[in-house]
Parts: sequence; structure tokens; C-alpha cells
Amino acid sequence: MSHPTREALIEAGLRLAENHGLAGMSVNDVVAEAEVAKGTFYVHFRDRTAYLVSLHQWFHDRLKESVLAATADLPHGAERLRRGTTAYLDGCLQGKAVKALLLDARSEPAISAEVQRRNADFAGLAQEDFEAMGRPHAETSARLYVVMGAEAALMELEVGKASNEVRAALFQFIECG
Amino acid sequence: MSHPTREALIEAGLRLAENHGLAGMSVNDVVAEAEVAKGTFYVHFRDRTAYLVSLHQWFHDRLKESVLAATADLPHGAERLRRGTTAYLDGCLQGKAVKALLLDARSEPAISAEVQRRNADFAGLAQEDFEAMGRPHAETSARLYVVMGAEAALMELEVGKASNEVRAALFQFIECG
DNA sequence: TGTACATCAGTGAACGCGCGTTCACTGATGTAC
DNA sequence: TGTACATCAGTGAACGCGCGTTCACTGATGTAC
Repeated sequence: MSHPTREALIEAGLRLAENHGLAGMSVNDVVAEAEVAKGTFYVHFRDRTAYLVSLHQWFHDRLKESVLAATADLPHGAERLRRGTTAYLDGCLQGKAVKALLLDARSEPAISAEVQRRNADFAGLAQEDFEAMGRPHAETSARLYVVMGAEAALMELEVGKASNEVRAALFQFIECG
Repeated sequence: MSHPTREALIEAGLRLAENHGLAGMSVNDVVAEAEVAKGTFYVHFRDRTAYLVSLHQWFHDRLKESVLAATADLPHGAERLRRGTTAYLDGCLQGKAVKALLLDARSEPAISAEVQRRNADFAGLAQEDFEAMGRPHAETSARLYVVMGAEAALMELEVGKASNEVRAALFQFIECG
């Protein structure tokens, strides 16, 4: 992570993802945006796939960190789930690249395995809260909840800011039965 | 739709989508699978994009038809939503191409607009049921519910058959508050 | 019935293009003695 | 301090490749007279 040129390449990718998505992002685009020579790309990344995985990791790591920070001092349960969700949605609003990383990432064969692992990661967090609430089917519910969270993030991105309507609708799904 | 060669091209695409997804599907692949000359492709479709849109429409139309058939004689409400969902999930289990059409379609720039329109279509159906249940945020809830439905379809596809666990978890999200 | 012409799905070689990747090279910095 | 060598990020021209698309052509079928 620490090397400045490597960082410049990652940041260029995030900028490009905002406008053109992951699927259409070529190595040419990235090096042009980062203003380095094409060969430099391959000094820092084995190939295009490795680069896309790094991009996604960068995004996920930042998001998870902020969710963990927001929920660290709370006991498992509905309130913790709401707070984690809020941190997640707030984090997604930070950058428009989110849309590409949330949507494209799942269907890019190159990184779909990585994405699956990361989604399961978030689902694991939600699962603990559902279990603490005594909810049946906690594991499956958690996985379904995570995709609702992603969709909620996209909906907020559409309007460009946090939406009480979206969050209220999402939270309504938390306590059921 | 009626022309046999056009149908052969669509069917070839569905077969390819099972294994390789929409993103990596080239015109070369399609004509090879359909066993026609490359030029024939352009007799029936203006370009690759138009073809992908047709593929997705074919998939969506079949699915919607079966949802409508399953719910036609029911009043709006929770039971209708459950029946529609069941028909949706059963329909998705019919073909493995579903995975590609559900996931890839959203991030392929070529057809993302079409997909959005179609997702809103399903969300509209769910919205009427949420409204009949007197649920607040019915519109937003419906949109969130639709993506849970898609995720549920993928989960069932992973195990290759209908799953009571998945459907129970999904139905649990219907009555909340 | 026979002849001339129109229509149109189908063909496949050929095209230009942008892609991911390679590689011989440069030049700055660090290390050894 | 000066000289020789090693390291390594950075460079950009060049590569082969597969892609989407085009187009002049074929051949079967339908229509007119």
C-alpha cells in the first residue's frame, strides 16, 4: 500500500470507477488518469485482475473499518445493527465510485470470489446481531439483509445524500415476525 | 421473436450465459454456439448491445408472466406477495443462466437501463402488496424486497434446488414493524 | 408452363481497433571499498 | 573522497490477439407476365 505510485494508480482507478464502472476500465485508462507510463502499471500489479482486486479491497477495508468503529462498544442486537448500517451507508456516500464497486464487482469474473468473501464478512457481522435478537434463520437473514444494505446505498447515491425514507424502510425490515 | 435463426441465437446466448456470464460473451462465442455464420448475427440484431437487451427481455418476460399467472386471482397483501415470490424463485430455478442475467445484467452498461426498468416493474408489483398491508415506506420497501428476492434466487441456485430455509428467511422480512 | 426479376436470410473473409502484456532500456539512489 | 557496482521504479515502443462490424456475394423462394 505504502508506495506512492501504487497509491496514485489506485486513486486513479477510484476516480475512473465513478464515471465508467469497473467493467470498462482498461489499463490504458488507468495509466492515463494516473499520468504514468504503461509499463509502470506492471511494476506495481501483476496484471489487470490483481489491480481490480486491490481496488475492491481498498474500498471494502475502509468501509468495514468504519462499521467496526461505530459498533465496537455496543452489545449485539437491533440497535447495533442499526448503527452499523448507518455507518455503512454514510461510508458509501463518501465516494461515487461506490456504485461501480458495489454493482460491477459482483459480476466481474476476475474479482467475484473476492467480493463473495467480503460480502460474507459483512453478513457475519449482521448475523451476530440477528442471533442476539433471537431471530430464526439468522444466517440467511443476514445475507439477505446485506444486499438490502447495498441497494439502500445505491438509492441514496441516486439522490446524492442520506435519505430518512430509505433508512426508515431498511430499519423496518430489521424487526419482523 | 418468431424467426427460427433469431431464436437459435437467443438460445445459444442463454446456454453461454450459464457458464461464462454476460460480460465475457462475444459475438464470436454466440455464433459458434448457434452454429451460424458471423454475418448472420447482424441480420437479426443491430449490434451486440441490442442482442444483450433481447436476451434480458426474454428472461424477464418469462419470469414476469409466471409471477402474474400465480397471483392473478388473489387480493393484494402478504399472501399474494408470498405467492408471487414463490413463482419468481421457482422460475429462477429453471435455468442456470439466471445467475448471469440477475448479476451481470446490472453492471453491463449496455443494458443497465433496461434492467432498471424491469426491476422497477417487479418492485411495482410488490409495492401494491405492501400498500395493501398498510405498510409505511411501501415503495422503498418494495425496491429493497426485490433485491432480496434476487439474492434469494442466487442462494437457491447455489444449492441447485428450492430451499425452505431461504424462503422462510425471506418471508420473515415481509411482516415487520 | 416458362422466363425474368425481386427479395431476403445466410455467408465468411476482411477490416481497423484497442486491448493486455512484454522487454530492453534509463536514471536515480544506495552500498562497498 | 572517489570509483565501481547493484538495485529498482519508471519508461514507452512494440507485440500478438480477439474483438465488433462490414460487405460483396450466394442461393433459395416468391411474384409478374
